[in-house]
Amino acid sequence: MEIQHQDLSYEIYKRLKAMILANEFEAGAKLKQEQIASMFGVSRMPLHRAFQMLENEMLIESIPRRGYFVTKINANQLIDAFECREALEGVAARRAAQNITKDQLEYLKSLFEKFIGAQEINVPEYLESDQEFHNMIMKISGNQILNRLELLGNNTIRTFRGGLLRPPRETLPEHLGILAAIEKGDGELAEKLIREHTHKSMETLRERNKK
Amino acid sequence: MEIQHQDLSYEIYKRLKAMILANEFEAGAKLKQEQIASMFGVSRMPLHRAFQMLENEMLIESIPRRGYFVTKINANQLIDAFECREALEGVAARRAAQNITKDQLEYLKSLFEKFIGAQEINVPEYLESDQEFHNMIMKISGNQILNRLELLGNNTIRTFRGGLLRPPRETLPEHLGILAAIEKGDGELAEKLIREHTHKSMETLRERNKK
DNA sequence: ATATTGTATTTTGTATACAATTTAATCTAT
DNA sequence: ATAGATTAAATTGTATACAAAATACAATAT
Repeated sequence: MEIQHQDLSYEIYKRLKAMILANEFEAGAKLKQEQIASMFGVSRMPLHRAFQMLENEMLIESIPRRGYFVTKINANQLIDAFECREALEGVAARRAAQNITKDQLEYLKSLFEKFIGAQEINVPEYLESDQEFHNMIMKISGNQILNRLELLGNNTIRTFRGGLLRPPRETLPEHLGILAAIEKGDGELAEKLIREHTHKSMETLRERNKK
Repeated sequence: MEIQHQDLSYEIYKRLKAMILANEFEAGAKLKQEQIASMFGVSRMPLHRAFQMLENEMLIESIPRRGYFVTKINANQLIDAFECREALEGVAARRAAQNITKDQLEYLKSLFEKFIGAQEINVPEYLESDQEFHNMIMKISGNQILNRLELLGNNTIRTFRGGLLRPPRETLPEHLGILAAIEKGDGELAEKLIREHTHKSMETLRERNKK
């Protein structure tokens, strides 16, 4: 399993992506090629591919002959992404209910086990399980197209950088419900539940951004 | 409105995309950089961006240090894309029902007017209206993320290169029903109808590929 | 004949080089 | 001083150049 992607580009892509998601650049900041190149000790050539990967994921924007700029996170865009994700997670959950293996099911269960009946829930820990849960359902669905839509994931990450949208007390039972439906192999129900779940989170996001 | 995209890359991208969708390359064929470059009378540099755009749209695949290869159209992939599209068109139709303007509505109606009550329907003409209808609903939704998911569009194009999945007698009333729901501003119904509509087409595709 | 190794050729990935365009800095006119 | 024009510096896009890797080919051994 020796994927080396384009030798330098992929490494640069990963590093820049991490930096952008960690808000190490100002929103709208220009990524000067020469500067980034010398930062990584390479020429400008391998940057092009890295930049374009980031552009494809909507993390940066290209203005021809002007340069690449870190995209300003826009509330509407996050909502748009959530709306797409709501629908696509429905697709994913339905198929996951059909395809899931014993091991995968165990793994999903393990993500939330420690929080069940807990007096106090560690939020960052829960947040990670939450995101992993949703990502894994996408993976398990086996839909190859779904798993290429990185930009949805990025926008989700950016949303949750502000913390949970809703408290675990509210979402934990929902997660367990979805899981139960998947375990039963009831794709219809799994789809319905995950859509309601993600929809509620989206509504919370929408409310928050109204003020 | 002077978008010049990266000067040469975009032009090359468009030309190559058209060629690929017109099946002018064999499936799995390698796109040798030097060869393509001299074909367009440019160096290999502007190709990189063009290639990557095509890669993002799943029209070609990159294998590092090996090259770029025209992706073999795989039935499962088309079905996966359709499945995503079903869900996303639902999102689009729901929002379109809220956002649509008088002019946009008129335009959508005009697409199918000539086919209503017609004795004989020109299939290529109908096919074009059909695709335009679905694409416009995506646009009208105003969801910016939706409209970046080019790869779904490409896979749809490839599906319909084989002609209509279902006869106009069947799909025309469905299209008109969706349109009516949008006109009423009934997003719920529009979503339900377009999902059923696209789902039926997907099932047809699935059946066809079983044999 | 087939398989395997070593060599030559091709092709990709990256670096450097240069032209075109954009950004900044300077100068002039009101 | 401020606005507009003019020039200088910086930055991007593309071409050429070169090194590393992959493919094709030939030679040897089985």
